[in-house]
Amino acid sequence: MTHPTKQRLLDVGMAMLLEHGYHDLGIQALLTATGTPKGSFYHHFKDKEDFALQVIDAYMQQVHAGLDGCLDDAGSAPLDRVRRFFEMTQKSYRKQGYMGCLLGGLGQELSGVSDLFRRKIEGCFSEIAKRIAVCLEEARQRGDIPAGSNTRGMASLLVDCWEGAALRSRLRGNAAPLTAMLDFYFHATSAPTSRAQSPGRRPG
Amino acid sequence: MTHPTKQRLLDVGMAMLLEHGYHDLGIQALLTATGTPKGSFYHHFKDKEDFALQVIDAYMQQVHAGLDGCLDDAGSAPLDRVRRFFEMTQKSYRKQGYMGCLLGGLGQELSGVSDLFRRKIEGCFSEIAKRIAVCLEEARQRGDIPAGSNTRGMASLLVDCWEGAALRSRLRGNAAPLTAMLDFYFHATSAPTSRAQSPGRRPG
DNA sequence: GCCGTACTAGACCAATCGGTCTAGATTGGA
DNA sequence: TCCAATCTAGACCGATTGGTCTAGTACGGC
Repeated sequence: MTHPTKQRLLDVGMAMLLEHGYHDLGIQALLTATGTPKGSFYHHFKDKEDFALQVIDAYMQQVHAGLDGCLDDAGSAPLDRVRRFFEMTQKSYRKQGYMGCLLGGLGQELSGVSDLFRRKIEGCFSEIAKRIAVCLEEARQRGDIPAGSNTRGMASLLVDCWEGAALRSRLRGNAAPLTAMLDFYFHATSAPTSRAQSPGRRPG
Repeated sequence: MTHPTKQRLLDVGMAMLLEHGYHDLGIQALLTATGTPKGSFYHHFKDKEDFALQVIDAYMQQVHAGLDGCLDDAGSAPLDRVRRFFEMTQKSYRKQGYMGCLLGGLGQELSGVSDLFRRKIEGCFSEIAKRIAVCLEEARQRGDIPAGSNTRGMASLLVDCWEGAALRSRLRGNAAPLTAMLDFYFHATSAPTSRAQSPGRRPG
């Protein structure tokens, strides 16, 4: 259990980082928004960078909780579970007024400027894709997708395209790009007689 | 013909905005990099915002030139022309060391903070998708994709997913996400017997 | 009671930010 | 030749930035 002051900084900071990004978020603004004195902030965090990294960790906790809730449900088909995760994520985007994904936002802003953030965020995407790939692999073994499917690549692709759609939904302020993307992906992926289950069959 | 000093600011500024983003790019850094005195900068640009908007315009000029070169070539199939455009874009990404797309970067960083930039960048994506849709429409009429295809939606989807793949390629520092995305999209889209040519048929 | 640790509180700092201002150099037309 | 417009040059400005520092408070075990 984290200290309530620290938790509040992480919670409010997550929303503010999502809206403002990293460089446009001033420490002072966060302190004002949370009613925290500066001394407390620098007691709980080494510096701004450390703070943002911990916000990302907190964000990933939420993501993993969502993955737990959707992917581990053995009651439905694995492909349905994957789709449900993204539909749930879409709902949470709507609640925030379509501000997109924190990882996408910080990834774009910071990857050119900080190798630390670049690697960190790439690691987050990789984690997510890995968990989805597990589900896809299950689908493959059930025969829901072709036996030769490269499930790891399919999962990565899904995450990537999702992030693109999330950016566009942020720009447009609605969910259309998200739903269109999901429709396309799952249609193409699960089309029973199609040869269109890329990204490619496994080599060999 | 723009003034050489201004042109240089736009050129160097484009590269620096791509790398640093908006808020992390200091005017002074740009002036030092270009050897420009501050007076010149504020002679040619009203302020930093105006500068960035003009950089986006310059970027879009390049994009449209690329679209002209690829999409208008009547010698090859329309779907091939679309794909060639993205492959050409991918090459230009490689030249910059996989820094991704300026529109994606600024879009993520600024859309939560400035409606002006949000609308501007959304307009850019919309422009690009519109031009691609023209080509897709041609493909539809030739029978290369199903007659009921929603070409406008397909074009938008392609742009969105591309942006997501561009972010990921930036995070990973290689082209793999870009090629995987293109393979998947064009495979799914042009699969001749497939029902997987979403995003959906036209209503009615 | 006392003491050490965890935490709050905010004054304070140098550095940097975007932007203004005035002075001077350059240039092209009358 | 002279003037006006364009552009260069950089000193300068107030505001804000991330971060430090010292003082003080709250609370645990002893």
